[in-house]
Amino acid sequence: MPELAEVDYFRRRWDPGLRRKVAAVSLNSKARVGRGLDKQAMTKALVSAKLLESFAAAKQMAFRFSGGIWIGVHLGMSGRLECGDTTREPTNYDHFVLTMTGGKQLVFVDPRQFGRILFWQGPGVPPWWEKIPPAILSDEFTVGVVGAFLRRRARTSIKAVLLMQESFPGIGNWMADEVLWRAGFHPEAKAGAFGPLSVRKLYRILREVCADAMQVIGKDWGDPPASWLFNHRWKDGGSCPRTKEPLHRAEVGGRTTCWSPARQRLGAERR
DNA sequence: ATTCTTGTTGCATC
DNA sequence: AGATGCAACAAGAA
Repeated sequence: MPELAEVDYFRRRWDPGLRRKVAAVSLNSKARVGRGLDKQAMTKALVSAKLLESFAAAKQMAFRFSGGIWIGVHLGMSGRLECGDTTREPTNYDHFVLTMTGGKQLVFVDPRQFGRILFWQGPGVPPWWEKIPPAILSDEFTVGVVGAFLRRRARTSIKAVLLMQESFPGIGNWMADEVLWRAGFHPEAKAGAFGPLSVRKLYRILREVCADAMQVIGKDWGDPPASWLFNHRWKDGGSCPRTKEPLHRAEVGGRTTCWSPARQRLGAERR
């Protein structure tokens, strides 16, 4: 589920733990979300550490604790962060629980376990955090960068290319479809076919969708307006909010993709 | 019962 | 070497 804005929303679910110390750590040792973790070292380091601040970038979160301790969270497909007190009813998928002083519990829940917990202790910033590419809404994300990447992935569908985190950090299935729908490009258009005008348009709409998502969803999981594709894409028999023509669904780039054939035609990307 | 899923990775192949 | 495509991971929902 979680893409750019949802990730930032979930990051803030743990805000009640800020400036509190970790009283106890509970990590389901068999859970896949902890693969590759030095669980003992992590638990040992975390106890008594104070949660100082948190960050979200792309689909990742980082929580910084005193002592140069960092916990990274990737929510995968079905992960979420919750906060509760000692009366909270546990779920079957509470893989990682930090009990803070005062009884607040910070919980990572993930039924499908495509998500992941990372741990790092040391000076500076964890390597896995540093290597996240510049945000789409940052100054470093330029038209030139987008154009170069589209040329590099020339023979791949634009839909699949938009899902590549190395260049479009935070974009997931619904955001990719939203971008292509707003921009009027067919999801199966080859990335290499995009002309200069189209690259610029794609770039502009990418930033627009990211900004809109942060505004509407990132804030408090608000429902996007009916004018977005978002609310129509999974409905059988759904229709395009702009043309009122039927939406079409098919697998593109290995993912279910929804588009409006009336306004997303192959060839429009050549300009 | 069957098929679907808002993600990533590792591997085979081109 | 670099690009490309796809199965695999797991479990709830429809």
